[in-house]
Amino acid sequence: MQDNLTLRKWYLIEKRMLKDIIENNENYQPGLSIDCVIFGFHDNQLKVLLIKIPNREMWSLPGGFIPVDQDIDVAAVTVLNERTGVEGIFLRQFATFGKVKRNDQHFDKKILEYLKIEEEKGKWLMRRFVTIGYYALVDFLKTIPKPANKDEVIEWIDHKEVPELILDHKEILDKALDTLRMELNLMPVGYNLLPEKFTIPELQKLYETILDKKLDRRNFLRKITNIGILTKLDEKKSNVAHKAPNLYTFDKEKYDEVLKNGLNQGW
Amino acid sequence: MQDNLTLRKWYLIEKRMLKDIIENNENYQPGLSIDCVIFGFHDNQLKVLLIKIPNREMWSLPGGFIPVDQDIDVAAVTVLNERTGVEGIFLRQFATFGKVKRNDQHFDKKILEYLKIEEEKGKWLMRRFVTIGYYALVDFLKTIPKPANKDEVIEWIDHKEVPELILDHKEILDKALDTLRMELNLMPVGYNLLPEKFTIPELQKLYETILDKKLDRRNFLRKITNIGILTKLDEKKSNVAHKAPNLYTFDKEKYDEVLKNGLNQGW
DNA sequence: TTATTAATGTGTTATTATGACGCAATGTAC
DNA sequence: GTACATTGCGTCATAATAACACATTAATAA
Repeated sequence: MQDNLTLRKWYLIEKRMLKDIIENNENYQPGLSIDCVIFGFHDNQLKVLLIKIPNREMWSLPGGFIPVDQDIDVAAVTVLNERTGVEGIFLRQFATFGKVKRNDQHFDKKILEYLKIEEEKGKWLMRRFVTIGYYALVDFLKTIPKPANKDEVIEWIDHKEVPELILDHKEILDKALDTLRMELNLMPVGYNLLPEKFTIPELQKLYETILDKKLDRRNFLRKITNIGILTKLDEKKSNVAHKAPNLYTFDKEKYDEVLKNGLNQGW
Repeated sequence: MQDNLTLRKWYLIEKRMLKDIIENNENYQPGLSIDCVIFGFHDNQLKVLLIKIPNREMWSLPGGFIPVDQDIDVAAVTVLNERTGVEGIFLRQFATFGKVKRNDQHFDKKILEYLKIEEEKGKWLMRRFVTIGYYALVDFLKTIPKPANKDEVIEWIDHKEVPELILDHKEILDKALDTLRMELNLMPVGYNLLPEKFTIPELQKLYETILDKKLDRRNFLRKITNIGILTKLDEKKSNVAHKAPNLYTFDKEKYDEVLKNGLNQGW
């Protein structure tokens, strides 16, 4: 357990970069970090992009620090790109986490020794950190994570089988999923999570997976088509068991319009 | 204009306290602040609690800094209490603002001289700040703001007549209102904003004011009563022009239940 | 080859929610 | 009393929702 504490915020960043940041810490916002929750969808599973801490059984969200001359929204994109190679996606800020307890106060000198950083400079990392959470929905197939170095392991992990995460990352992930579930009622979802051509049952599985509940096939079809964001193709999915389902695409123009105006305005 | 820049983050806090914080800045989270958007309702107007910068025509949201040993949610409550005397209210975090441009980089030495703070220590305030936004709905009549000292002016201001605010506070206020409008579709609102006993037209005015649009009287009544959070009293409002409207109270138990479960779950 | 099976596609019905109104009742001002 | 603004209660057509029936399709097992 002490070993886990030892690592503290090391997870945040690749070793070489971490050393660099600590030694030039005047260029970064102190005590403030960013963590990203990246959702993908594959094999009827909602996946989350996680980074494994070298040689440990602990995983973490991809995160990093904020250059003093970068907007936080920009920094979030930068951070994600540096950690995972993922680029060009829209990150949405959903919450900021700032419990005192989320920081354990036992950052070990061993790490600083290992990184050959003098204690004075290492203090930068030892202080209390507040973290800003961002999430995104990405195309699983187009998003191939690239580890920053050979020691790092980045993987898509089924959100139902997420292993133990460091610090409060589980809480951050859960909050991101809660936010996503809320958004589902306010805007269409799927454009980034499904391939170009998809079937209604696939789209329904996505909704069911996110909401973690079963929906009625027929009612779902009616509701989703009534939104007017789908284009039915004259093409069926091939190589499937049973009846071949029809293929659809999103009508991007209408999709964006609904994204902008929202689904149901309530009052 | 230069004069406004001069003030920079002074607004955040009362003069004596500011000096105290700067001189003991190791006890505060650097580069991170909290700003509160406090909504009240009175005279059919949505009011916002604002603080006037001494001798200036610039106003600001009540804000402050985060002690390193306080959770941010706790710090928000503390900050609000210190600035306004308001206590015991539920603050909801809604967004974090971190554009680089939100900080002007011209904090003037004059302020530091005025506060008799050495330049080295004053640098703490000169760095880039990210701010976490919180908002709350409070009972206008029970919430009487108390300035921290005689130089400070704190006032309830109609949100339609908000004057120029410092930095990006207008943006923060707008975002808070947007969030409130969203929440209106997800949960009941009014418990903290209306007096113990109120009329349906009053409640409707509240909704109309927040949403900034007219609602149909009759449909509103039906919809709001169907939620099941209102108790009709055997009592009418007195001293009113025209027909005396009936009085209602919130059924707190059911209100809280709906708060917890949400209004309409969509899918 | 045919029957079976497990999906998909399409439709029906009852119920409920919504939006747009009509009209009587009430209390104040004149 | 009369005019008037506002409240209380109700109607009606339409839309949205939930629950369910049945035909269609394509792979597979007999």
